[in-house]
Amino acid sequence: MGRKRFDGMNCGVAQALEVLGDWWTLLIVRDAFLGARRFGEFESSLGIAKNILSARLEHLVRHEIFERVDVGTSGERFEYHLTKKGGALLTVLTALREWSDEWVFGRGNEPVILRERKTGLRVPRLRLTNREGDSLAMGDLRVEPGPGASAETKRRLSRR
Amino acid sequence: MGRKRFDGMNCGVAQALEVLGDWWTLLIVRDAFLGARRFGEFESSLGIAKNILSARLEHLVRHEIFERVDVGTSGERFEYHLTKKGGALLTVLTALREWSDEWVFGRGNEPVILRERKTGLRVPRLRLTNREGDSLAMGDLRVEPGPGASAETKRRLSRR
DNA sequence: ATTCAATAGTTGCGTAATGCAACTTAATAG
DNA sequence: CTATTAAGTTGCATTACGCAACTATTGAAT
Repeated sequence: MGRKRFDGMNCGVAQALEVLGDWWTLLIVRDAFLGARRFGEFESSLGIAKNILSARLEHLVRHEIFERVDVGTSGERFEYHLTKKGGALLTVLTALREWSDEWVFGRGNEPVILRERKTGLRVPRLRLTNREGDSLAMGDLRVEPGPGASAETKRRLSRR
Repeated sequence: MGRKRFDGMNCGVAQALEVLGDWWTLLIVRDAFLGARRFGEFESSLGIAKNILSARLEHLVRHEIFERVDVGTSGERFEYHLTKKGGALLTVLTALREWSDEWVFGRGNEPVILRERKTGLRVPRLRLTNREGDSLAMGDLRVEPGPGASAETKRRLSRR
């Protein structure tokens, strides 16, 4: 897609956006989590243009978020199934939804809620914690270069 | 911003994208978490065009992710400070980064790692869990309409 | 006080992506 | 074996994005 991309950027956020950053993309993935598999399901559920949907699905298949599965009985007819890599985006979607629930809709106005099937209990919010389970905010954290840090990343982080 | 937006969509993911979905936006927020405050800091750190940066900051201020603070000694000179609402995006950024760390870079190739300042220990990954702390995947969950569900949301969810 | 350079933008224009509508092709259903 | 649905593709108009050049203050140096 289009503008300057974040190609080689040595940053997890940038890399995730490389895959997910286009319009519609995360909503397509969300619909997949809610059970959509067919081209037409995504199309009618989102009201997205066919050509855009086509491009996005192709992109997501290329990045192994979806697998394109032929389910035709006497020829080809496709479904798009979330891969493990795609399924791992549940955390991302949940973080986005929970942020909106709190800061856009406001508590008590959540459009949807999640329950554990087994117990029927609501799923607790995602929290960044230490090993003891205490919540952590940015001020509690130190950011340092990891094993895959580029020279640039190291320079950036040491500059502070 | 442009195309058809997700305006009234009764969905947390869509609402979050309404605010964060544009190119650069989340990277600007990421830089803010890493300490950037001035227009020029964002500009040089990201290599973003000034007009785009200008538009994004304006958008983010309007949505109360940033506060535009005059720090001039004898006139105006601005800084962009994360609000509480903006600070709450740490979870979103973390989810994106952790997803990339695992599925794009691969474990052991993380560009950056987070440690708790106090203890120096690495911050555990975000996990969707039940109250006992057991990890939950999509299959373990039930999605149902919440208190703020629109008629459409209810219909959608019951259709399954 | 006056000049100089940096900061924080705005404006204009070309390019690239988006969205709509019409068209295409293949595959089940009846 | 015909009709309808599914799954796209193509063409065109519109809109956003990105670069580069320009502008207006501000803080620093002389």
